[in-house]
Amino acid sequence: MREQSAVPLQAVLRAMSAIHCIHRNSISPSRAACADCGVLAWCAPAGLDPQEMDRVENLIRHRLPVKRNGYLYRTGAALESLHAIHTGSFKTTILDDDGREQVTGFHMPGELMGLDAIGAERHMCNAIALEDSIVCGIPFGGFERLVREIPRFQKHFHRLMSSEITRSQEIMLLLGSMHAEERLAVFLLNLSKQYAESNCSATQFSLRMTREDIGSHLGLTFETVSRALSSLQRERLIRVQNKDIEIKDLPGLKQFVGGYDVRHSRTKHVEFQAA
Amino acid sequence: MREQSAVPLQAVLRAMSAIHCIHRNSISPSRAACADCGVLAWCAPAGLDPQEMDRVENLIRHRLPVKRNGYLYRTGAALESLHAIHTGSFKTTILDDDGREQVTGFHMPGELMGLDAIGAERHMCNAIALEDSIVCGIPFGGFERLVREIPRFQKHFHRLMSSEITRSQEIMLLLGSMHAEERLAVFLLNLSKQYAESNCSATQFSLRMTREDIGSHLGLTFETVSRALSSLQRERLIRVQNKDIEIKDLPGLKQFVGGYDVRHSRTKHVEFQAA
DNA sequence: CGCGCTGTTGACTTAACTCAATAGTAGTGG
DNA sequence: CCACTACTATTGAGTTAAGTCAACAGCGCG
Repeated sequence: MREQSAVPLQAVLRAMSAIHCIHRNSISPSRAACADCGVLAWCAPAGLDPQEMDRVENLIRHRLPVKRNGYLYRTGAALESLHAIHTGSFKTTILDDDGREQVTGFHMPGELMGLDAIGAERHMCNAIALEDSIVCGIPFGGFERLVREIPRFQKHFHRLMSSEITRSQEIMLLLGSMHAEERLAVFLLNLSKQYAESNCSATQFSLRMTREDIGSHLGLTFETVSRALSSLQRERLIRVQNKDIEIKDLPGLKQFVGGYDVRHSRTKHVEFQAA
Repeated sequence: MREQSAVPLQAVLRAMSAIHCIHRNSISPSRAACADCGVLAWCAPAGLDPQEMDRVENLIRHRLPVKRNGYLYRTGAALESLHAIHTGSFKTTILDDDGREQVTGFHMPGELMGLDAIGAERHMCNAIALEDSIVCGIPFGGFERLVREIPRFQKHFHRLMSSEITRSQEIMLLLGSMHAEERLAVFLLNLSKQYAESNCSATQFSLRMTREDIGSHLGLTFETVSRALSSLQRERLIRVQNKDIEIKDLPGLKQFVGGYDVRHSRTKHVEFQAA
């Protein structure tokens, strides 16, 4: 009922994305150093000493631009560097033998990409820029050495790898047991959380990817994505206008995800007993 | 047409599972050391020197039994040890806030479980034995030290973590874009490969988990699992009798997975260009 | 031996897919 | 700057794969 006047949402979001709200400190593009960079979540294991920080900085190839729709790397390519996203966003996709393609994730500033390549030292997915973006490259050899020599760095790195596993498993749960609208709701809530962590609005943001990308990621067709979004809007949980999203009822949206019937939990298990 | 006589398959499989074909060397349960253990895939980074191997051995708590349906660990429990499966098998499940449960994986001898717990130092899933099993515990603190101090060990560990990510992503692809029968086919092919790697038959084996577990893992109901198996049998690709599976046409099964129409790949992308 | 659990199969329902028409956007080049 | 074309998104109608509910069979454990 209480609709904001028709124009502002779109305009506000346009403006927000223009100033790239992710940056806490303003950036001087000329000097390219981590200290200037608002996005050091990945390389800031809560306090390296200045000397260690220096080693990290010297390793990094700062500020590589990637154009929209450009590949940062391709499946099968040898792993040379890990990449931290500085500005912009990416999707990662896998393409299996028989041509099936799936978006495995969307990646935002501060994230480290390429972890899945470490096993085979070969990328297992494509990374494609959703918009003109800037990344920092971290040569893997040097990276591994730092991991070995700086315990705090090791811990941090292991944490990253592990949470990557956890994240995938959450997606598995989504794909395996949620309805279309729930999947969309979870997807939006995840985005919301990510934006919040980047000091952006948790309730108003603009999608960087197409409905088709979303569908591919959530295991749905793009028509179903579109319908589900419309439906969530009809239920007054969100407001959609093309790429622009406003979450109108955050608690409601969360409840919507949780509020379905449990499938079947007639499992009964025995406690762990050693020896 | 050329059916084997009705009885043998089941009997053969029974026998095979009885002698636990995984073990290349016979085991003397009294002496519990890695050298005696056929299953050191996880801890054998292709040649540690004897001294290093000693450090590993001293760390490990050998041969802990877990009863069928027993929990090895639970979601939320603090990470104390990683666990390598010595004999038996496990499923891991996640349970989200609203009670949805999903089997995230099945785990066989030689596998290292608990990697997803490293991020939060807290288990993110339940591990439940599918049959009476034996595991080895590796206290995480000591493990981290070894990882830091033995480069080959580090490499190996990173490889494991990374392939865990890759594995999850393959499941995502399965859940996101395959039909019920294809999912089952992939599932069986994966099992087949695992068994082959354990020097077991790649074409005859016995499922350790229920249809419901399989369904939960593949995002299907157990009825659909049952129907899909029957259907694959009707197409003469496999033979099913309760828990016992025979793959009658391995190439055919592989082709079956690949042989579907590609969904939509009208993507066109720009090459990566630095600077 | 009988009760539980596990698996199979059938009939019906439904959520999501497919196909198709149309509209709105954004990027390009004249 | 506008017009043109591509792409992207929405919506409807009809189809289908998988879910649900239910009956029943087999096996296995206590």
